[in-house]
Amino acid sequence: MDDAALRFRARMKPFKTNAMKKTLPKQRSKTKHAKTARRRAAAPARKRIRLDPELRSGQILRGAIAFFAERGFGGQTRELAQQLGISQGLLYRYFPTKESLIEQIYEELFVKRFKPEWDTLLTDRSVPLLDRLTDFYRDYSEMLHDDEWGRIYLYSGLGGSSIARRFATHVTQSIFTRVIDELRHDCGVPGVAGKPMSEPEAELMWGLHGSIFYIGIRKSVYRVEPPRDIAGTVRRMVENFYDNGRELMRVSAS
Amino acid sequence: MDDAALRFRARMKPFKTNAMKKTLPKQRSKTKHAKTARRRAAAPARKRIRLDPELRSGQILRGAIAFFAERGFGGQTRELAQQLGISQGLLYRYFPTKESLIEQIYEELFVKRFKPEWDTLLTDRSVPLLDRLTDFYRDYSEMLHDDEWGRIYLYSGLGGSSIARRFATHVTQSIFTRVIDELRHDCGVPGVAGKPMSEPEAELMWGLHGSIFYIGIRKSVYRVEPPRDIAGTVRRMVENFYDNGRELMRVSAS
DNA sequence: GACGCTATTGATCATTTGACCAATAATAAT
DNA sequence: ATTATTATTGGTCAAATGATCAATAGCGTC
Repeated sequence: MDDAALRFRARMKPFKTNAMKKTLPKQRSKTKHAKTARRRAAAPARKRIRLDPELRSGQILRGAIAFFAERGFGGQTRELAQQLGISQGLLYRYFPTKESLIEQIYEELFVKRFKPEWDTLLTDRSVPLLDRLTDFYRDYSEMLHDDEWGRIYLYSGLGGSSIARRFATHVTQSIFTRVIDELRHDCGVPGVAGKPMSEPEAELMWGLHGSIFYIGIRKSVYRVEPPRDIAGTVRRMVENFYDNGRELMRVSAS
Repeated sequence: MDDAALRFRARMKPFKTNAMKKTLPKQRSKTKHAKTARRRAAAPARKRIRLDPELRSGQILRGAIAFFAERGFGGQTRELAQQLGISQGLLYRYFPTKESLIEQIYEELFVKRFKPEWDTLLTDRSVPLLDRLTDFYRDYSEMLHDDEWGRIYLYSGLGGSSIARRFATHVTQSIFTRVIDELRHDCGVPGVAGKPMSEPEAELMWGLHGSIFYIGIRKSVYRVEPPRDIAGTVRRMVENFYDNGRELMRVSAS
């Protein structure tokens, strides 16, 4: 028992040192009494702002997206709370765990931001295909090139989140199939219903998506100067894709 | 003082519970005596393997690359040590801090794996340009598509490491300039010495790199089926790039 | 203006985690 | 064999980190 007591004493002493390294955490007396007065003297005494729960949870979610996009999901709840100007404990009133907060972020970014109208936009054959493609990718790339979206998409993928994988495959199946079908129709070739998408066709699509998304990676991850004219660059990429695609159709037909 | 003692006791009890959750850490008696026999009985009693420091540090570095590529740099040193089959403390004999270990990883991946001969390969005008480009990108993409390389490149970039940024800009300046210069020469247009690389030219290069790297991202990050024929896909991307590039030169000239 | 509801806070807990160190055991030298 | 050297280990510390909770104070209601 005395050996344990020794360890205890040894442990207690540096605790003070530890605390002093941070931003004046408390400096409190041993007794629990007179704590209010003491606390007000030592701490900055945050002004308490009472918000409607709806507003507060939205504020936290938005703040968390910005915070985790910057720091990764290893970012600490204390720092997030500080950045939001609220206490750390409050986070747990709106989100039972850090993990659940992250789940909400996924929902917000990867589910809610996927627009179903993209599909109808791509299939409106009253508009020339190249125009449809240009319009679609202009809008789509706005999402891809958003700093927060891109970084969290990468963090979630690296972390092995199933939703990132699901998003990636879903995009493949829905958009890729649609575009190739339209491209084939544009070239007078039978659609994907008859002959499924070939690997070169799929890779042509991946190539376009990769080059467009990479603009975002460059900008949001490696902080390398993006093109001054992003829209123009995307347009040119789509045009190249269109040319290469028509050429591929011609070659594949023979 | 008694209040402190209380806290101590309260603190001590769960320690045992905690320990039990892990893989049988110790279960040791209060006295320091008879520890060897006790320890051998309780713990798996790791067989001590003594290695040449050169070998050991290399083993640790290689293991750390695999480990952090999978887990990200938030991965814990204890788990890394376990995966290596060594004690956690040993890591600190070879690398003073976790941070320094990570620095070594950067050195290994982003400095040592950059091949200077790539430049000479690209400029050998006795070989047709398209062949040079195909050869270069076949070799270069081998690095880009390596699971560990790609994931750590992304993690380091997201983490804001300066070396990731430096690597990205260095690639731009050295490879991009070289390729565009060769492409211009191939089209009978004045080189980059006279007229610097234009934004469309740079973006054409970024597009190629993006689409090639994205194959790796797809494979290593999102675990989406990569093309069965990666080399062929890369070749096709280079061919498309070459065609689009020549077209761009033709248009730019007018 | 007192009251009640509940959003908010600061303190605290249990555990995790990077780092450190004294003791130990391979291996080489004698 | 004995000894010297040092690679290796288990244990430990200080700090950090997700989570919990009793106390508190902002805001609407009467």
